[in-house]
Amino acid sequence: MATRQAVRTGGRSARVQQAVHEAVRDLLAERDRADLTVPLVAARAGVTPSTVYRRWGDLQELLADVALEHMRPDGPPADLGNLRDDLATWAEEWLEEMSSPTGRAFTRDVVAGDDDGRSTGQCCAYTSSNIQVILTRSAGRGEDVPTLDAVLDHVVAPMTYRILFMSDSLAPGYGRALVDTLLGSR
Amino acid sequence: MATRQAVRTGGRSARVQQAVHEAVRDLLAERDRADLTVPLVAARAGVTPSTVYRRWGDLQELLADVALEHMRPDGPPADLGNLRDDLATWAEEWLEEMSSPTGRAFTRDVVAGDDDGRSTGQCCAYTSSNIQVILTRSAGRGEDVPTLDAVLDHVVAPMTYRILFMSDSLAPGYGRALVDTLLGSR
DNA sequence: GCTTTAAAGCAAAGGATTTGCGTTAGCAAC
DNA sequence: GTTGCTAACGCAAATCCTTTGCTTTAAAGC
Repeated sequence: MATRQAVRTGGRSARVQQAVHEAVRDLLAERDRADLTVPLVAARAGVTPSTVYRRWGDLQELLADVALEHMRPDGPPADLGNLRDDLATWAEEWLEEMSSPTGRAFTRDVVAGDDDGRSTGQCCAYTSSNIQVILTRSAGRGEDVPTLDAVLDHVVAPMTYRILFMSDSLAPGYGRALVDTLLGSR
Repeated sequence: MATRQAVRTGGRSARVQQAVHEAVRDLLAERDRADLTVPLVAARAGVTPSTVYRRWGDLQELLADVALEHMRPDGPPADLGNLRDDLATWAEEWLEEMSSPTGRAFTRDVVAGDDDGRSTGQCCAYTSSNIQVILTRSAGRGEDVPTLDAVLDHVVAPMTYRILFMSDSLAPGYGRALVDTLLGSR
């Protein structure tokens, strides 16, 4: 009797999730985000609105879910042979993606649709995982390596803060400058 | 003929704004934020919902507006006679306010209800203004003073990032530690 | 005062959201 | 592969939120 019922992850559920995510991506590409609604997304996905409401709760949480999808690392960060270049290159690429209007909107969606700290936590975990790869690799070379927290505090946090709160104050080279400050700019 | 019509700032408009803000504050104190709605707020404020919709657009923007109200500086930061203590004290107080569940919710509201960068910009302006007071005062004493940007990048940004993305990783003393790192911790 | 008109009220129309119930189709055990 | 169980979906009615056209009220300037 006490066989705990498994959450269904494959088959129809997976197809619905995929169709809904794709519908959101398509609609975001062709319409203004302000006139996106759950019924609209559902219709595009070939699904009833109530399905979306029951699975995601509301539009914000759905958007947060889709945004997280875009942020998932698609491969290990580039290896340029030394810590400084690895970090700086990663930071510049991250900044390039995240500071575009689309990127900023994703970050906002993750924060806005964050019921219990799950989506922001996952977002941070993706970032941390990339950085940790760089740090571990560097330590393997025998370099002096900052802590993950130091990189989060002094590279990721400033970039994120400026994207969210000072969106017009972002110049190219900012990511590299932050890395130089962290590592000592000699 | 070309007398540009003034926006109405006093009288009834002011009373409505005050009543609506107060209604939001009261309701946030006694109910879960998830079941806050515009009609509910309007009823409490003794106003029709359409008035709220026309002035604020939607609930998110109204919440952002109320959150900003809470963030407005209520006085100049404390003067302890030296830059390090002034900054550290300010940072610790700011962190104490902002890292509470209520404080975090306000920060989220400001980001979520940010149509055009106005509310996040204002939020950042309040913070910057406080910091600038500290820096200017310190420069007047002849101390060596970091730039406003450096304080935003290495003190405010890390605190904000952790509040939004890593809400469980905040220990007391974190604000002071960031200031020590920025100023050199001898 | 008097005029002008921004902002508020009212109410109907249009959508979004919720919810109960029947149906479909994963998953596990046999 | 067949069967039993039930999570997840579809459907539709009911509810509630949101928008909008029009009317009324009351700031602001003369």
